[in-house]
Amino acid sequence: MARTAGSHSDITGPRIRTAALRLFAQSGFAAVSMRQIAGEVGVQVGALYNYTPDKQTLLFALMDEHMQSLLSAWEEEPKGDTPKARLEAFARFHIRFNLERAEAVFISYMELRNLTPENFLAIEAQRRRYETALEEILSDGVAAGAFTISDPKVASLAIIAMLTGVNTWYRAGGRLSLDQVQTLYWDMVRQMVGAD
Amino acid sequence: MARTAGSHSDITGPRIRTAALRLFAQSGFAAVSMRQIAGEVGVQVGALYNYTPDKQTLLFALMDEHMQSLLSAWEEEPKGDTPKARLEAFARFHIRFNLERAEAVFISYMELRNLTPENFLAIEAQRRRYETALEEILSDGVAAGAFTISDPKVASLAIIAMLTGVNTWYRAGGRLSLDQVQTLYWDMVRQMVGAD
DNA sequence: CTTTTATCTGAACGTCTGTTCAGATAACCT
DNA sequence: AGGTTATCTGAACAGACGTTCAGATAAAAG
Repeated sequence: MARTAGSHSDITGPRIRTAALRLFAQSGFAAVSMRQIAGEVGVQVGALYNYTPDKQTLLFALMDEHMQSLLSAWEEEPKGDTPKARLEAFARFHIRFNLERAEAVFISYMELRNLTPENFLAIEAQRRRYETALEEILSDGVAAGAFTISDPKVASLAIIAMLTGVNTWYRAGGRLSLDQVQTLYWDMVRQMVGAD
Repeated sequence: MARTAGSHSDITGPRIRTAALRLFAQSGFAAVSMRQIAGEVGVQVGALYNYTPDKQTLLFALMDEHMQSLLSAWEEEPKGDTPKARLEAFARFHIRFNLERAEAVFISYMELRNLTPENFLAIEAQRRRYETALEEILSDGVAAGAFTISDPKVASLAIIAMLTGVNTWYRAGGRLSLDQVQTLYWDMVRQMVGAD
């Protein structure tokens, strides 16, 4: 047999990425076989290699796609005009965006060690750009006398770790709504940086 | 050939656990083979099965050992007599202990999905005990009027995520000493909970 | 309608996987 | 010194792994 009815690269391509994302997040990159991914898509293994040169590149593509959409989504996010407003926007954005893409967030953090050195550097550079965006908000706030923090660099890492932690426990339909969680965390961040 | 000169279970056992810890942390549970572990110890694969019934149990043993030593180390840690003092002790303890055992911390978080359901529950229960210890400090502080936080449960998760995040960037010999990092984070936690 | 091209199958490849076990030998016990 | 036991080797098992590729066929192009 050969090409199947209704086979299209613009359909199979996304389905492969979706299946890989789900499986990698669930079981880990190394524990997922190409045959499993193919099975989820409903295709034979060999077909995957029309869409990726190898397994490792497939992983990188997922991470890269995620980091790029994170960065561009933040750039398009409406920002406040004071450091405090910008910090609130960042906190709320980070929680919402990460909860919407929990699988990609999980993978982009957990599977870094499965990247080749150059691919690792590419992802890390994007992550640093995002961290720097927060660090600049904090530095601006300190310069303007709005925040009282002694080390904006460390504070930015602390805030991001704290906000990303929501992903480990939040479940839709639980005790708290997304908006309640965002408000709770913004309150904590606000107090932490000493904003009024 | 057979038993080698100087072979002892009280030597090989710990060496297997140490090697497994290092390799699992470096490459991930699924990516590490029993032969790799054996090679690191300087022994043939079959010998490992004198020390663990299977690979999965070896992983669980490492995690369980880590969680138990975390819990008992915290119990033996000198506590303050006020909520604020106890919170400071917790923050400093958490950072120090986690940095001292970075590999075990990493594994105990990353490899949860490679555990069998019952082993997963066992580790999760220990983690929850630890989280509850912090939550109680926060609740006590709120009751005593020392802290201003609206949700101690969420705040405990936020603080732990924030403190654990130190492991992702701190390197001994870098810009900041351990003590400086502990002080920086304690300042942030203190402001976050609204302690004076 | 015919030709070209994109897409997929099915089978194969060499290698690696976790685990088992009979046999060998060092270490311990009496 | 001799017997027992704990520890390790070396080989084997069946199955899974990532990747390749010739051949088949649906879809697109002319």
